[in-house]
Amino acid sequence: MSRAADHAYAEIRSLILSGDAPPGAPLTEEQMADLCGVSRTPVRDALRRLEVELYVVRSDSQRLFVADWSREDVDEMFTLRGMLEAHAAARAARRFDAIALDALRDCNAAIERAVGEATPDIAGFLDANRIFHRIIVETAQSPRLAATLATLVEQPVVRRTALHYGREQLAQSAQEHRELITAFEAHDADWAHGVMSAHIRRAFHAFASHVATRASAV
Amino acid sequence: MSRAADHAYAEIRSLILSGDAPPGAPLTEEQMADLCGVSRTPVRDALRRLEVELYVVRSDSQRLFVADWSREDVDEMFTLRGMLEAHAAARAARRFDAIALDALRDCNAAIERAVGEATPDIAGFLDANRIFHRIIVETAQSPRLAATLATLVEQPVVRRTALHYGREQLAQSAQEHRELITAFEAHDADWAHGVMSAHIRRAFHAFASHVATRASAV
DNA sequence: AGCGACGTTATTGTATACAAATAGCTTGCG
DNA sequence: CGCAAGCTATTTGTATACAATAACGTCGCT
Repeated sequence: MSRAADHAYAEIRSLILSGDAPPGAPLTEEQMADLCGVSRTPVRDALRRLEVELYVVRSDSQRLFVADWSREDVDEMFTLRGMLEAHAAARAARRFDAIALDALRDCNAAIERAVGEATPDIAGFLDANRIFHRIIVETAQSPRLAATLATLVEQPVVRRTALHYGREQLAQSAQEHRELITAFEAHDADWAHGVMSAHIRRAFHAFASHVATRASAV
Repeated sequence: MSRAADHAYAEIRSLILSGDAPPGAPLTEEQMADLCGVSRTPVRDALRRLEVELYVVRSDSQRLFVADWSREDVDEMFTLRGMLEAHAAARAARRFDAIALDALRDCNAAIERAVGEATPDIAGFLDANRIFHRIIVETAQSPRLAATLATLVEQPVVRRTALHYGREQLAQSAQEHRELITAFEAHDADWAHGVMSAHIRRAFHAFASHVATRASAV
């Protein structure tokens, strides 16, 4: 895509993900333009994209703010993601060939490596995990499904979730990935559907209990 | 929203829906700007929105074209819509109150009226049908779900589908709507889920058989 | 002191000019 | 005659200036 608009998108997105622009913070086009060193035009494009992806929300009079997710919002997102990604897994199970399976196994090996180290490499886990899920969605060969899943803001929530994973949760996740691979090897759509559905639900529970812990600690 | 951008959006959208801009036709910003009597800036916004809603597709070098749906694409859209809207119906079943139910019954009365006439009022049916489904999605109280469903391009395909409905298909649709209302009155989420799922699948089959008929006729 | 109208200021919407990139054609070479 | 390289024209990307609109604070009135 375009150079400046992409740069602005990445810049603003990382601003949000890093927490420098906390939920509820106003985002004016001019500030963002100054920050990114480009004019308002590409910034507008970037903000539109971030709006579609629900990183930012628009007030009734067109002002933009960093999105704030309530507990219900997160619940919703994980529910939708679980539904759609389980469907993707089922479709993918019927379509996996040797090449895609190899890629998936490689990716899983990277995940196990990241988790297996003395101090788990969370960033490495996240990257490999994202690729793992992406391979499955791509294998499902359903552009609309892929697009819908992509706009479901997985990233922000997923990151915040796994950032607080303990060793046993990482191991559990890896275990589920292994079972998914087995289901794919067997081309068993129902099996893959069930495992993926449980996989996402477990991630949500890990997130929810983490939030509950923090809430009670405060 | 903004005046000019909204106008451009509506104009280009109707251009696509009417068929004046057939699938595959290139849409240049300048032509659209001339057509709508505004500058390229609001046209860009409008085209971005239409792109998200899959009315237009972007080539690898940023040129935009009217989207063309293959048989698989339509299959995909109906599958996703069925999954999501059945979920919405289940959620809505737990949340329907007297007021929303009344609105739904009123809407259904309008549908029956449109279908019951000597010559079925397809346009009236479509409008009322859209409201019927909208009430359900709104009652589900899930903004993300609503947004996801909205971007699933229901309208173009739905319109083209029902335009060729025969009297018995319209009656069948109305029958399913009545059953949905009964399920909602009983707050039976599973029932609502099943009926809605079947309802969408039936719409898809009607569409698919229509296409098959036309294809064999040609 | 509370409340409302007004003016100021900040922010977004739109238009236009220009730069960059891309596709398509033309021309020259093998 | 086919193909490739380069040029031209078309199209999109970006910057900037200006217009419209909405938020906010101020001043005056009751």
